[in-house]
Amino acid sequence: MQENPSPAAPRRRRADAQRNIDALLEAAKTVFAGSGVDAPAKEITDLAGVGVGTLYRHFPQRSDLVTAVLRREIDACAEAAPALSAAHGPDEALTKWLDRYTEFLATKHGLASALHSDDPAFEALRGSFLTQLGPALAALLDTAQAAGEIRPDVSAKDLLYAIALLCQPVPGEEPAYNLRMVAVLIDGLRYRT
Amino acid sequence: MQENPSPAAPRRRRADAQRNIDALLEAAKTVFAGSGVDAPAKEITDLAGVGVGTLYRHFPQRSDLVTAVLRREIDACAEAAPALSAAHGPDEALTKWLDRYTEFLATKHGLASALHSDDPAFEALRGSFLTQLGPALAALLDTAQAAGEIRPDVSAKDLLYAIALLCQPVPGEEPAYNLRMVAVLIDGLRYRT
DNA sequence: AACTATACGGAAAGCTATTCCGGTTAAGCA
DNA sequence: TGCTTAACCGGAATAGCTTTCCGTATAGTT
Repeated sequence: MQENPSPAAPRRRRADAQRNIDALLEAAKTVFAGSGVDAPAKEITDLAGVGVGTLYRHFPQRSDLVTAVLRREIDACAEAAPALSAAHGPDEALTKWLDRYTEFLATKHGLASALHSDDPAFEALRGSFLTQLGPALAALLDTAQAAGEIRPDVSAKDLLYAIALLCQPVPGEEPAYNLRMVAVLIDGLRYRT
Repeated sequence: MQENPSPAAPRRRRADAQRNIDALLEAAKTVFAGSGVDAPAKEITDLAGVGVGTLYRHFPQRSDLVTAVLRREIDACAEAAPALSAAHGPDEALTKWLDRYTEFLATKHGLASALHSDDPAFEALRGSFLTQLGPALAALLDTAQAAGEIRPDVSAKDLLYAIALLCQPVPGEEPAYNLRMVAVLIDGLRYRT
């Protein structure tokens, strides 16, 4: 992440800085879960016990924080694909993975909205989704499509975005609502006569 | 939309006020189309040529403006249902109406997002959708479900919201994308073996 | 122990939304 | 017409956030 083109030795990151970064990530994870990714920055810095300047030093853009908090979970989601593919038939593997992806999104209050924000700061988050989850889903999808069980005119990217849209919380509805609607969409993927 | 020809005890609305209201609605319609319903208030008041105070006097809540701008179109959408029902079979009538609803949403930049905002100010907008469009869709849906062509475990409200979610613009994707995904969802509504 | 690149915290600046109010004007009436 | 008055207007003031800036503090190095 850092370069060393100058003759001077590249100093290591200070320990206090690392502590604050950890505290911020931890606090952000908690706050995001409770108040969504649009929560006021101060709420996060207060919880982490640092000043706002510290937050912006380490995470100049809000999307940087969001991405950092989610990276592990995104990775875990992507890595679940091969196992499912090996353990189940094409259609079932795909369905199970989409279920997992759906659950991941549905529990992240406001994540789905941020993903579709027109704020260029979140471009990085979208890119992250595409590069990490895209290939994982594409593999499952190709297999299922090749097996003739899933319509061929829908791409991995299409699905990734569409499910993210459907996972946005609707006031007055439980998360179960979103899960049900995603299930309907997935049913729409299957071939019919 | 205005003009109460029966002047009763209370004073009539002043002509300049009416002019400003019309100008604001016209400006809001334009701005909403170009910058979405979240556009800065000042953009609207500047276009309308009035002060911000004037906007807030007539439309205390942002949702009041949005609702006023859309009322005609919402009504028109709801009123299209009976004709479709009379002219086509249950499944086709439902599909055609959903297509119309989808197109309506897809062309309104940011409307769908506002609809799912957790801001209580938009509660009125949601209510408006439900009371105007809900019955129209419910009639079509009931008929199609009774005919056994559409799964019975999805309600009119479910669909109204789900399609609104899918109609949110995705950065980097054309509106045609949203239309395609809605089509997949609708396919998911049909009975399968 | 001294030195200095890093990092810290919070004040300041910049934006928007929303409220408030002194001045203005259209409507009603003689 | 001209007067009276309630309705209305514009924009200044207020409020809540985000983001930048900078003087001070300190970890890591020598």
